[in-house]
Amino acid sequence: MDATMDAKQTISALGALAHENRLQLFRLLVQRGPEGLAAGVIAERLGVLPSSLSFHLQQLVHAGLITQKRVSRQIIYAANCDAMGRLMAYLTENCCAEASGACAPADAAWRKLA
Amino acid sequence: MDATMDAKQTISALGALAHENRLQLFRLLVQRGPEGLAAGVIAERLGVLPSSLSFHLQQLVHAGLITQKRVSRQIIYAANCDAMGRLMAYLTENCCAEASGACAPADAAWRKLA
DNA sequence: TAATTATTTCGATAATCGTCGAATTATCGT
DNA sequence: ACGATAATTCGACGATTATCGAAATAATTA
Repeated sequence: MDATMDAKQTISALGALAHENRLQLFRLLVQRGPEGLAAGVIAERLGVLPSSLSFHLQQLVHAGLITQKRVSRQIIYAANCDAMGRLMAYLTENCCAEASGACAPADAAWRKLA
Repeated sequence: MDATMDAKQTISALGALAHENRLQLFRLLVQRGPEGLAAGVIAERLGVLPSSLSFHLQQLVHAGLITQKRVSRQIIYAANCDAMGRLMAYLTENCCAEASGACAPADAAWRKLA
């Protein structure tokens, strides 16, 4: 159990989100909530070929940002909010000036959540 | 003046951070604060060849995450905390479940800052 | 079992990314 | 002006990424 994210995982997550289709895809799943969406529905919404979508889905799964489960014929994908939260925490703690005060307010706000 | 970040800028910023050397580099500049660091010092700290570092620096500059200014012979780079803050805001607002409540606490905390 | 639906995997291809060393630009000191 | 220092730009190369269509896998229905 790793409650915190290391640099490698962070890079993996950032890379997974750093693509037009995948960012849109992740946003879609976040909007949708825990119920998730079937791959086919996602492909249609994004206007991407199924085989291409599969590629992008795997990137997000591998980065831990989304989960997959089979339900009869379909495979349902859902956003993993915990992973996203850990990513945000890493960025806040490591990339938002703890010592100097530039990003301190944001940092302080995040700390309150823990 | 765009106080908010659109998807394209977000992808650019995410991609810029999604690399071992660049994430480390950005963290280094954030730690360093407004004073910034010269390219040569950064190259030495990261153990990267100057020409390779230049490549990575340009990615971060292009994404707006760092700034550069020439001071005599050296070029000083510094983290742009505003840009990082906008990236965090975009992610919080678009990738952290506004409607459904999964990531709502984090979202609420961020809203208070605005 | 055979046909259908939902999705992934594979193979080929084009495009982008990252690294290196050599050449180039800019600035400073003498 | 000349040599030294600091950094970037360029060109080549290998590695990774993204896309597409065809084939394969899994589950349902007739």
